Amino acid sequence: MLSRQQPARPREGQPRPNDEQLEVWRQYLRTHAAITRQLDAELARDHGLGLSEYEVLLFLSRAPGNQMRLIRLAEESLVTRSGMTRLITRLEERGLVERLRCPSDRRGFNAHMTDAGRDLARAAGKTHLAGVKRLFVDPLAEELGPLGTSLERLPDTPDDALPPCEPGD
Amino acid sequence: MLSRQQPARPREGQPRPNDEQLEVWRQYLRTHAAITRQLDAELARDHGLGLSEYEVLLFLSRAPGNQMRLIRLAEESLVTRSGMTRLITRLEERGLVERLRCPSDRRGFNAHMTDAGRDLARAAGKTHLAGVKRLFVDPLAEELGPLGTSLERLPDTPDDALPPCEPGD
DNA sequence: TTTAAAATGTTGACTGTGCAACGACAAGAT
DNA sequence: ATCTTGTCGTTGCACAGTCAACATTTTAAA
Repeated sequence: MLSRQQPARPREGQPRPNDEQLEVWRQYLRTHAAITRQLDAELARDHGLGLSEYEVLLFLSRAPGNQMRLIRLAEESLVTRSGMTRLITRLEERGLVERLRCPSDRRGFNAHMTDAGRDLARAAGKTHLAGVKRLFVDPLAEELGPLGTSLERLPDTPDDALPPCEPGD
Repeated sequence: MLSRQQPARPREGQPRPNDEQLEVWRQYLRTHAAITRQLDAELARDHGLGLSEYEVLLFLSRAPGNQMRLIRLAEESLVTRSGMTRLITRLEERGLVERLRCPSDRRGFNAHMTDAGRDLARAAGKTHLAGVKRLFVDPLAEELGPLGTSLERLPDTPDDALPPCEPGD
């Protein structure tokens, strides 16, 4: 495709993207904003959940015993510890999760998803996954796979020090 | 991983992405969070600017007369009108922009970038563009072009893809 | 004209988040 | 044992952002 570059521009010493590259970057930003806003709005309207809250419920629904340490939830999702404290508090006030003191470490808590939480997670998952499909998967169609491959080259976690989720606890 | 015993119904009756598709989606979310956080942190540390504020300065530096209506800035960037009001106020308090009454429409204001704003925008642009290149353009390398093509298929402006509750549910 | 409707920008109340400091607890060293 | 260091979760503060309501002005309709 791009067999020849501009003959006049050296590749190094110029740490700026060119206009085309910048346009891809801006497209990346715009699509992300558009899609997440829409998904968030649908989730909020239909189930009163934000994207982060839904993601926590999703993690809990996959965790053994439907519970997970707050610190781990914070690491796996995209919020900090303090954000997770408040998020769990919100969910607790709605009866969707409860804090259980961790027996092996008196400092910590497990967030345990209640039955009501599980029901809501399931219902919200329907809404959310349909939205992901409609706004992301379907438009990309067969380009989804290559896109995924490309995205794997990008920086992932901020600190990049995420040991895999060990169920042994 | 996934056994494909059946001819994989891509029908509309099953509005859920499969696990692979979902993983691409999650990768999309994670990379976005990681990159924008890093860029935002660099911009904030070196120039005291957030990503949205930088973007506004960028728009103004391209606009004729270095000024633009607030409503248009809000439309083009990713914040609401009220958000833009407060953003412009912040920039105005730092002497980077000023509000000019629009002569043809007494309701509106133009945000006009001052010389100081222009200098800061230029300096911040250096930092920012270097970050975009380092975190986005360079890792993608020759896959940037195809990625851009794929991204163009996704919903773009927030107003673009808003059929809230569509048939078939 | 008068009147109604829409657009622009601002403000108030609120949400969600991060950072830094803190108390409680755990793990290791002495 | 005690002391030190580190970790987990919480909280105070600050900040950026949204939504709803509003005054002002423009546009369209009667």
